[in-house]
Amino acid sequence: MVIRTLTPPALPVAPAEPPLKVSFKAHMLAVREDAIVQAVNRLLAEKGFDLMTVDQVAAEVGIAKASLYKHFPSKEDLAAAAMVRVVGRAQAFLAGLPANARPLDQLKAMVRWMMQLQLAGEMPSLPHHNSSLRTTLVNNKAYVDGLMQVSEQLGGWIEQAQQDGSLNSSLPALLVLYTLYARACDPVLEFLKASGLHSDQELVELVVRTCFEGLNARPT
Amino acid sequence: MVIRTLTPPALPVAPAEPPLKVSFKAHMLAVREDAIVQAVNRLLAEKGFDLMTVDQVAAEVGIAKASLYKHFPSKEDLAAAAMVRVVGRAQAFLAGLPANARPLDQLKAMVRWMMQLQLAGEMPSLPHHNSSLRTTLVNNKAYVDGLMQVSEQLGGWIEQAQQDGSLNSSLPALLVLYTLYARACDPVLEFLKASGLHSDQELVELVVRTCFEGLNARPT
DNA sequence: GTCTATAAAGAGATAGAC
DNA sequence: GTCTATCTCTTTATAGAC
Repeated sequence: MVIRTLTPPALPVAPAEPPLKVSFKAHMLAVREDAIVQAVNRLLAEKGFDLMTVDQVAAEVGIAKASLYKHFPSKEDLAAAAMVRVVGRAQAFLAGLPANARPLDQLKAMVRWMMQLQLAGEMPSLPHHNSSLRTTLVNNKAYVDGLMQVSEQLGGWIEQAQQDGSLNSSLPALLVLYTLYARACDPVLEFLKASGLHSDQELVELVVRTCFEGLNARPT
Repeated sequence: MVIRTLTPPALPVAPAEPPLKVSFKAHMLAVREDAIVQAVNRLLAEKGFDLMTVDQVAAEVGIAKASLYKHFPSKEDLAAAAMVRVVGRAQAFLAGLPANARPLDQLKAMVRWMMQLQLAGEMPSLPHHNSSLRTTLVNNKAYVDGLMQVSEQLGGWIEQAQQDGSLNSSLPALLVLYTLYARACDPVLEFLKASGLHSDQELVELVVRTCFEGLNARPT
């Protein structure tokens, strides 16, 4: 599809930990930064970018705000780091999927994973409109590369599923991809969760069904 | 369904203009306030609540910021007024639909209308997380009542469509309703529009199809 | 009701000591 | 690298004249 410019990738996932010889100091720094990014991730999921303050991040990590700025140069870069982390988790999840499953099932598994992440309060939510944030993101190579790799993987499955007849082949592949991505921030999840009528698991299955089968009655 | 506590309403739409005898001054005030709300509506669609500033609203209307606060007590109330306006337009649209159409087609028409509003840059977007804004909205009787009436109308059509076999009757009606509402802020529209591959009309039809028919291939 | 001018508070970012 | 204290700017909201 459009996004993939090369051949389908073998999905080598970058190791989360650096090589062998790391000094104790460097290790502590990595641990500290991971704690920061984790806090940012949680706060972004809870409040969104605009309502999250750097003071809150510092308080949650338990360090001074000025110390944060020694690690990350701006609030936007904090958010970008959280997005890099999420994309990395997505890559790890994809890498752990059974390689011999049907493409359609791979796609459904990915959608389920994204929705479970949202329900667990671990899916960062960024505003669509903030342009300085967008600039920071598109300039972040780790984020762009990671997202591209995920998109290439999903795009390959989409094309395969359209060829094997399990996905509607009259839909543009890009529409399918975006429709799947949109499940990561689907407001239906939180609204329906607020109704208290369904468990998280039921919710995920219901939304997966509406996404793939639609609202119409199936012809029998 | 859950939302409807009374019998299906006859959908009397409140007239936009007050009765007959209005003083010239009151008329001018109404016109001015309508200009304000219209500007807020546009800015909310373009930037979202958090990035919209009251100064921008004042500049767009062409009056001083302090004058705005003579009409509306807070930024949240400005946004609420814009939402009331949109709900009113939705009610007017619903009232203008042919009464004898199939319930499923009524629902599709409503979804199309919401998406066209978004593509036209006239659908205000509010953050899910802002609690002071939520408080202002739920305390706004015009907004709550209007939204309730729209929901009752749609809910009635959903139940009818499930009974006549055109909507999947194994899906909770509330899930269907929220899934339709979610089309009003569907990020797929803007992302796919940015690709430049489709006209607005094609885009709307594609998303309506994925919403009702799903991504799966239909059994032939 | 509209204006100019300003208050008041919040939040991103930094200075400088240790 | 971490801290306390502070700067600076933006933004909401208001005071007070007309």
